[in-house]
Amino acid sequence: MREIDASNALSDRLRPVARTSLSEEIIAQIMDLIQRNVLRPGDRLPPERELCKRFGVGRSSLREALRSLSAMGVVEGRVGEGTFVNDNQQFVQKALQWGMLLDRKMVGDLIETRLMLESETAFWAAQRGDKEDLNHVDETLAQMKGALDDSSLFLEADLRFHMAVARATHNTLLVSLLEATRGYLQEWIERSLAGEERSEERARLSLEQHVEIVSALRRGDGTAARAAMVEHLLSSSLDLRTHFPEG
Amino acid sequence: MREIDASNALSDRLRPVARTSLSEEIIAQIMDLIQRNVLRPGDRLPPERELCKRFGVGRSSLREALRSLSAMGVVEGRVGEGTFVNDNQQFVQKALQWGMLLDRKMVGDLIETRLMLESETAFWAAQRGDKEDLNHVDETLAQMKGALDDSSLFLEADLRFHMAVARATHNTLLVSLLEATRGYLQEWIERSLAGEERSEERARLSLEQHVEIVSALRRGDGTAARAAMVEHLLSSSLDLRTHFPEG
DNA sequence: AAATAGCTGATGGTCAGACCAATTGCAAAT
DNA sequence: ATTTGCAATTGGTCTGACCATCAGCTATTT
Repeated sequence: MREIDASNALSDRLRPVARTSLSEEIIAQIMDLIQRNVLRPGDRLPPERELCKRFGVGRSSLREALRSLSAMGVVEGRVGEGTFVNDNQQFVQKALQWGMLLDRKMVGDLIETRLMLESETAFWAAQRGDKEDLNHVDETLAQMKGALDDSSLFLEADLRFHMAVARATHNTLLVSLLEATRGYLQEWIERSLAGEERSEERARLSLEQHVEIVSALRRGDGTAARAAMVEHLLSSSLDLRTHFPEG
Repeated sequence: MREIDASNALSDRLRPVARTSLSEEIIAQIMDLIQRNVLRPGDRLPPERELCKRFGVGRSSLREALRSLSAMGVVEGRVGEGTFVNDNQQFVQKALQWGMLLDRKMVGDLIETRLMLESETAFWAAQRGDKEDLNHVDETLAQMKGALDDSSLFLEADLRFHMAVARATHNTLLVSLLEATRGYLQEWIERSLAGEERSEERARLSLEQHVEIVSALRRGDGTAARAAMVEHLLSSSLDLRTHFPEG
């Protein structure tokens, strides 16, 4: 009898057959529907019991699929109402959120990675941002100016500023990554800076730096925008490190 | 009778009660165990039927939790064997994988984002990489040299090179992100370059560029490393774009 | 007429028990 | 010593049931 062993060339072509579970199949199908815009954000899925018939599976398998999608933030189930497709696709967010929970050291890595991403973000925003994008950035700048005396509000506007810049790159992945990182850091930043003296002074300095960034963006000067962003991030992270000596 | 309406100060303190499902509770608990290193990668969880008793829940709830963790890549169930904690924490990978499935445009964004990340990666690898890290990089370089005539093998070694550089930064988040992006692009790159003429010539050029990067890393010259990496990535992505005109 | 209370059906969340298929480990047979 | 075959374990799936919640309708009260 002809044997098939490791030395046989055939064995290299013998890949393990794809043994995908029912739930994974269902996940893929629903994902596909969302991708092709058949299911749009806010839409309600058919009731579970009906989906069971349509997919030809038991309720367990279907629910395991829906639960997975729910854990990833794709859909959301509401008792008595139904299951709905979420508006914001927050995969990356969710993933980082869980990952962060797993690995505390990641906070340091996060700050560092954000610096990398945001500096280049500024560059591309200057290159690609259109008038509307820049107007949005300006709006957030105005919000910051109006919140100089409220550090919490100021930080929120600050966050919106950076997000507006990210959106100006027209790179959705970048936006997701920054939302994830900054969103996670936000709470921690707020706590670190609470009850801080000279908060208004610091806000004023921060505002100046943001103005500098916007100016570079308006000129379409990517290099200057990047430099201004780096300076801003370094200065503010330095501010944070004084509260978090282990960095 | 005293009413409670919107104008009552009390109403501000009435927050919606947290209604977390059983599976989410279980997910959080297992995540916590992994985070605290009680459950280590490769470990086998107790059988489902036993976990049910321990958690005091039905099997549905438990399985929905495990399925979610499985979809996120935290654990992996094998019929007849058990459920195991995955070695590599591939949250980001999985997330991007799903996200990519949702948004085809993301491929372009991915290439762009990778450029941002990898250029800075080279910089930090030069700054922080120790001797051992650089030796690993050298190993992959040798593998590339030995695979000049096999484009598939060459690409694999190429991937390992970039990962080794990433690990030299000692930033785990960065490693995850690059693994996710590059891993996803790999298959597509391979397809694009298959049956290409002058593949050996291109490999030789690519190798030169990699040598340049290593040289800068060895000198600890972050700026030069970044520059070399950018040149390499731009040149190779240009190569790709000829196969993918819509970029 | 308007506001309120109560009912009903639909729906997601959970449970219990059953069966299937894959895997492992051991014992029997060769 | 190797192979074969059986039994137990385990994840995967199905079914039917019950609960809590919510939306919408109806009947009651004001």
